[in-house]
This record gives sequence, C-alpha cells and structure tokens, in this order.
Amino acid sequence: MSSKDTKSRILDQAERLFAEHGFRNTSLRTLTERAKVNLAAVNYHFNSKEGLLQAVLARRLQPLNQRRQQRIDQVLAEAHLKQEKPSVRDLVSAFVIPTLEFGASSRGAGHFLRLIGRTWNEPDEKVRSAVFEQIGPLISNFAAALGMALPQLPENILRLRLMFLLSSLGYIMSSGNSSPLLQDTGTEHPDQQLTTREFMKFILAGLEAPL
Amino acid sequence: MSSKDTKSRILDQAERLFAEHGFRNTSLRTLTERAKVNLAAVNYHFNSKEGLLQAVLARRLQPLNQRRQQRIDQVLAEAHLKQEKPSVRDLVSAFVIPTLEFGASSRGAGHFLRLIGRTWNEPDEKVRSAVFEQIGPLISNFAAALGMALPQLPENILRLRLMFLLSSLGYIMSSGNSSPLLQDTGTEHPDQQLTTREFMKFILAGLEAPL
DNA sequence: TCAGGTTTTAAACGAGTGTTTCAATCCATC
DNA sequence: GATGGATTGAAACACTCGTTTAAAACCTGA
Repeated sequence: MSSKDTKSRILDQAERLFAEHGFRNTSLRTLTERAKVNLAAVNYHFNSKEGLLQAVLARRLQPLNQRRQQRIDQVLAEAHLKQEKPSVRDLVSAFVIPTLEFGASSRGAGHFLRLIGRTWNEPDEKVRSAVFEQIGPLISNFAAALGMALPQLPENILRLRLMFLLSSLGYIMSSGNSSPLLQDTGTEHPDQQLTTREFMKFILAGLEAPL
Repeated sequence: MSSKDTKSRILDQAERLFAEHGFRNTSLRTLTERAKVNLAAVNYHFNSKEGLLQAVLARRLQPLNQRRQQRIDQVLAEAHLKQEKPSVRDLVSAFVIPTLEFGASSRGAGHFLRLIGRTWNEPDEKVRSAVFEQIGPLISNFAAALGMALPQLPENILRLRLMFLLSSLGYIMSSGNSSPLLQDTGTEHPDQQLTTREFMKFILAGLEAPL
C-alpha cells in the first residue's frame, strides 16, 4: 500500500527531526523533503502538524506504556500474593528497564526517547499537553505503587522524590549515548548497561533515603 | 538615562518571555510590545535576537556563578587547611544553595532559573551554546571538587552521578513553585525550603551510594 | 542657542511558516 | 476497460518572523 509507505516515512522522519531539533524548529518543508514526500501529504494524512506530533507519540507510546504497566501490575500482584509490600527496586525496574531497553531497540526508538525526555521541561504548550495526555495515567499509577512500597514517606515528599527520578530519567532518555553535558571529558560513550545500572543505584539510594 | 531604561525593560521582558515560552517561540514583536519599546530597539541595543539572549544570560549568570565559585573555593580551602577531604554535603550545598536562593530572590531571577533549567535538554543549538559557554567552566570545577570528595568513585561513574544531580536540579529550577509534572495532585505549592531540603537528602544519598 | 551624536520611530524587505486548493494520477472494483 | 474514491502533485495563500532603513526626536556639551 503506497499510502502506508508515505505515512510511515513521514512518521519516521518526524520522529527523528522532532527529537533532533524540536517540534517548533522543524519545518514541514524540510521534513517532507527528507521523507521524499509531497508537502501537502502531512496535512492530508494527519490534518495538521500537531496531528502529526500526536501520531508520532501514539505509535511508540502505546506499546511502551502497555509493557510498563504490565510489569508494574506484575510486581504488585506478586507482592500481594506474598502479603508483602512491593519492593522499591522491582517497581523502579518495572518502570525504567522497559523504557531504556526500548530506546536501544532501534534507532528510531532512540530518537523517540530523546523527544519524550525533553518534554519534562518543554516550553511549548502543544508539545507538553500532547505528551502528558498519553503518559500521565501511567505516571499516576507508578506513583501510587511507589506509595505502597514506601508507606512511611509522606505523600508530598514521595512526590518530590518521584520528580527527581523522572527528571534524571528524562536526561538519560534525551542524551541517548551522547551526553550533551560535560562533553569535554573525552569521547568515550558511556555504554547503556553501565548507565542503567548506575542510574538504578543512584535513584534507589535517593528514594530510600531516611526521612 | 532613557536608553538604560529601554535596555533593562527589554531585558526584563526577554527574561520572562524566554522562560515562559522559550527562545524560539518568543517573537520580538510581542516582546517589544510588552516592554513598551519600539520593535527596532532590540537590534539597536543588542544587535540581534541572539545578542539579546546572551545579554539576558550574562546579566544574571555572572554574579551567580561568581557566588557559587566562591563558596566552592571556600569549602576546598577549609578542607585543605584541616588536611581532610572536602565534604560532599558542603560541596553540594555550595553549588545548590546559592542557585535556589537566587531563584527566590526576585521574580525575575525565578524566571531566569526556569530558562537555565530548561537548557540541559534544549534542542536549539543557539540557546544551548549560549548557556554552556557561560556555565561550563563552573561545572568543570564543581566536578573536579566532587572528585576530591569522592576519590573512591571511578571518574566515569562520578560523571554519571553528577549528571543525575544536574538534571534533577534543572527540573527544580525550571518548575519554580509550580510542578508541571503531576499537576493533578492538588493545588498546594511545595515550598522552597522543603524542596531544597529534600533535594539535598535525595542527591546526597545517591552521590554517596556504595559502588 | 546651536551643533552633533544618540536614541526612537514607522515602514518596508525578504525569507520562511503551516495550510489550502484543485488538477493530475493511481488503483481496486465492477 | 471504464468508474469512483483515495492519493499525490505543483502552486498559491495568508501570515509571521528577524532585520534594515532613513527620517524624526531627543539630549548633551560648547
């Protein structure tokens, strides 16, 4: 089907360019040129540039969120079975591991994570709301599960610590193998495995810090 | 001097609007309109929109960086006098406390911190380089000082943990009293004091986590 | 008060933006 | 092979953008 080819060529290039230069800084003309597609195709298939953004997000976020939710539910179910609190480590793993594995699964997915990682601090209201609509419920569920794992933490403090977790995660997602910060310290790419392991240690220590 | 009034009216509005909507999404027309200044005044006083950005950054970053560097040097000097390693807590305080105090010092400074906090993940190359030029050296010094406080940490791991610190700090800076994340959990503004205290606890636990 | 530099003003320029239009083309169905 | 809807194509539309221009207004020092 030629239509589907056009559609996914647009989606692929949009994913890459939105991640690389941001939503606002990517023009439909360079986008369609790179995708080897007519300029009007975007409005034909996605109604508007904003519609294209939502499609880019939905294509990746739907399966990713599903996998994360599954793993969180699984941790909760096992804990309930054993009549214990869910473990903080297992919950964080359930949220973080699928995310980072997903980013490494394909080049496009990596670009996608950069796009998402950016939106915690995104100034553009269109982009913010488009992402939060599709990711908000999952985060709420994750927060509730964490609350069960750390019942001694007051809710406002738990919320702060969750914010610290998410902002650091956002940085990892958006830096994808090349750290924009501290770029002068050598060309060695920190490998994914090490970064993930160190992230878990850092975040678990912070989450479980005494009051 | 009417010129200085014009200049600082432009700077104030630029700071506010760049923080609120981002550099690219702020047009000189709405900016000059709000500042009650002629459109051409920006190019007259700052040469270009990018020149305005650099002026906005320099005005705040120069004194702030100076204060942070002073406090870091002070911690190092005291440690050297006592022939001890510098304390991680003191170093993090030296970097973090002036930053967050500065943000609370005035409304404009708060806007400014939002602008800076965003740039860790900023896609726009102009903005990124403009900020990193003015903040890079300080971060390098801070990294080196942290290395003295945590000599058992391999350098690449220290660098990762520093990244986690900075990304969380960026989030605090850019959220400024109103958390964009988890906005549904009530209208209570997390107060500055509590956020700072919890941030210190979280980050110190992570930095000092065992290998 | 007058000359001379500084600052402000209104208008225009040229390039770039997302979107729309309406033929031309493709392609499955009868 | 003709028909009809789906898709593509080239061009234009209606803006907005940062920047430049040149005349007007302002202000200072002689």
